[in-house]
Amino acid sequence: MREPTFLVLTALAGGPQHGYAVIEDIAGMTGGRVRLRAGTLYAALDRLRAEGLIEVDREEIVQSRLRRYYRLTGAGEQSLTAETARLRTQATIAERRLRARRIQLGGATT
Amino acid sequence: MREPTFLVLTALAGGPQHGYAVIEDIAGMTGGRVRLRAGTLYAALDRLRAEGLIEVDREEIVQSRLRRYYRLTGAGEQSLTAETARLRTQATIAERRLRARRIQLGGATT
DNA sequence: TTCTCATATACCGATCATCGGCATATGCTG
DNA sequence: CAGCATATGCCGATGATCGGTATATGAGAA
Repeated sequence: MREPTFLVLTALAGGPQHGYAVIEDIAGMTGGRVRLRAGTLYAALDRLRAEGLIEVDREEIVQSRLRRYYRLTGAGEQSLTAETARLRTQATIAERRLRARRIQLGGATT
Repeated sequence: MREPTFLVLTALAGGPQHGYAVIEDIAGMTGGRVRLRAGTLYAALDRLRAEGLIEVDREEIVQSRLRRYYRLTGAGEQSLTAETARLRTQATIAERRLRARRIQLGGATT
């Protein structure tokens, strides 16, 4: 799973949101580092829906503009949980090696 | 950064290794889940070298077979450190949301 | 009024990392 | 001698993401 996809699932884990709100949520979540392109977001939404990880929650018309809300499915929650565990495991392995390396090499840089 | 790339850097954080050893190391590290294809590995090695994140450490001939060892550069170490922090941060955010969600929804599944 | 920006969804071509397969070569083991 | 592990490397296909564009409305600025 790529980063944008993971972030979309994370955004929806907090509760149903419509597309544009997901973009904003992710931007906030990442301190502005990640601002998904519309193409990326809606393609991801379609794909995740086809995979059964998210589904349409409801549709609203606000100021004559459509808002389509999405929510995480059970499968989506499981998938996000597994992916999160994977991220944490890999971070831990990398940190252990980096720490060991610093002890070995000291402050030396190539 | 994609997962295979991250894992290559992690492998080299433990010390210089040649390509094939990196594949084995990553397979072990991920409990067999990730076994990089040769094409992926050598392409990644070339790319990371071009980006200055790794460099050739030395070359050996073992049983008339070439072994090219790679090592992490200072830039590579920095990059891996930053990426690891990012992973950890995102895992934390996702976990917080998943936890809050479980409290909200209880055991309900869609 | 008119322009720009934020909101909101959606499509499109281009890019590029990865996948999967193949080629090549050697040495060990059954 | 066949098959497997070791070892590097190329190649075409796939697919997620990027960047841009289109469409539409309302709000606020010029």
